Amino acid sequence: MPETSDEYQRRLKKLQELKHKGQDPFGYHSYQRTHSSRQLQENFAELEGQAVSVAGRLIAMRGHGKSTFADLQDANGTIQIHARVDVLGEERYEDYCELDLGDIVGASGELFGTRTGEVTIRCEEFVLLAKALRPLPEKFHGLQDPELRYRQRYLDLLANDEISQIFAARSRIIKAARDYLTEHDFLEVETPVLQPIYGGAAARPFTTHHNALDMQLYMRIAPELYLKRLIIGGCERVFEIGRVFRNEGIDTRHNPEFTILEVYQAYTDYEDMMALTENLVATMCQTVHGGLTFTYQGNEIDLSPPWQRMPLIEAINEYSGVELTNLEDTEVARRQAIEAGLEAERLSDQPLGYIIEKLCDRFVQPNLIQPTFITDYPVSISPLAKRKSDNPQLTARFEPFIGGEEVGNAFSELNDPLDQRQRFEAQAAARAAGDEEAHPLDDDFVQALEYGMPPTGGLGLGIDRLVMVLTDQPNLREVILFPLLRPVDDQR
RNA sequence: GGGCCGUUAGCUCAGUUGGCAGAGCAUCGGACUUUUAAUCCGAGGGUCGCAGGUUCGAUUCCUGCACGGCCCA
Repeated sequence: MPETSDEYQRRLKKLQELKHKGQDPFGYHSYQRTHSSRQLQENFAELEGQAVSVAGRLIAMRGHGKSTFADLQDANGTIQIHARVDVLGEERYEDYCELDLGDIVGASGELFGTRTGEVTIRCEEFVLLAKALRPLPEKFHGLQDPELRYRQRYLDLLANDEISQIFAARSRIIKAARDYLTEHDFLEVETPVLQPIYGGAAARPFTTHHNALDMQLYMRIAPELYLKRLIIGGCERVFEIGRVFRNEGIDTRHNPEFTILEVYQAYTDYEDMMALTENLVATMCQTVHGGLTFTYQGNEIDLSPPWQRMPLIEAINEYSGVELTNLEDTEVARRQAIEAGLEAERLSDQPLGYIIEKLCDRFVQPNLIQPTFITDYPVSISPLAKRKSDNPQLTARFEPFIGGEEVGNAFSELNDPLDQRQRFEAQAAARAAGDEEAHPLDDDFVQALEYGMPPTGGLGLGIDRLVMVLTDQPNLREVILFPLLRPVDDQR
């Protein structure tokens, strides 16, 4: 709404008149509340007849001449306020009637129940704690426009009750994971977000610059390489929950910054990480659903362990019919993928690993509704994972899928510094061939490995994706408070 | 990157086969001392996303652009 609108100007005038009268609503620094609206609603039997005070946003007014009902909204609910001219007096009652929807108000008085049973405060005193100059979205339909919901999330939270429930669930899910890990003797750590060399995932980074050191820095795409340095340092069990940044497209499953949980445990392998994944996700689910079953986009999902396991090559064979027997013959794989239905032009000049990932994305992933570990990814697309002892072309790696969504990545960590260097060199070659997501060589990390890293299992979980699945949201933006959108000028 | 769809009052949405722009809520004025999507009477509020084109006339048709949504890649 433009500031020239009648409504804005009318409210601005009210504010100025209040200031003239020495009642600047923005002059208050605090307000003493005795109860929240929820406490009043839940404990009415004990509190009836007591003097109470509340504060919140005025979201509805129903005037009846010499008395007025209003609804005040605070963090966890609403409470009705009843103002009467014979209680407040003529002057204060008129002031009360001048309040606008959206104003932040403190009110106090005796708690009573109306004849319809509504818990209500008889308004004996009230104070305007902040003036709302702009009107709120309509109360009945809420705020529907997805663009406005994301751009002005505060209005979404005010107008749509269920939104705050999603973010409360998100908070509980993260707390559940953190509690589980700390109770199992994992050390929570924080590693650099600004990194001179990025790594730990196949992604393009955001680049920035440090002025004093006059050096290029990258926003991390993963904390992995630092957490493994801590394993080398003897920490044995570490985890980090933090934001990572990937300079790629935005869609229903991707936001340029998202929250990752990474866990590393010395003397374990990827099978131990499967068990840890089952336990962690079960704990998260318990805190939201009170059990291990829930619905995601119409599908009943059961997280009871053990989850199904399926080697990637077998899964591709089962769901696409493509039989990848020779993991070195890219041409055969490309021809088979095209026959299976992948677009030929997308696969030309692409390495085998890319073709395998596309086959999985297209044919396998949509079928993985019940929790499933896809295992044994090729070495070429797993530069930080340990080779399988029985097949050096494959790695001891898995990705967990739930509800058709990829929610993580884990493996037995590669701890052979000589092999790691070769893998980095293969990545450098891929980069030279045009793969912008290939890992840069991290000499410092290889040097760390040369001091000896115990065999270690590592796990990364995408928190946003998990929250999306566990709260039955169809879109990642529904579980990120402020998703990235293009800025827009005020023309609209 | 491609396809489809959307953008009309503060919000939620109608609508115009091209001819003065509509509703509900919100707002303003009036009535009303137990309402709760309060009710009743009356009123105001619009660059119809932006820019071009076609036309006597465009919010409507065409083109481009912006932002967003869904699907595909």
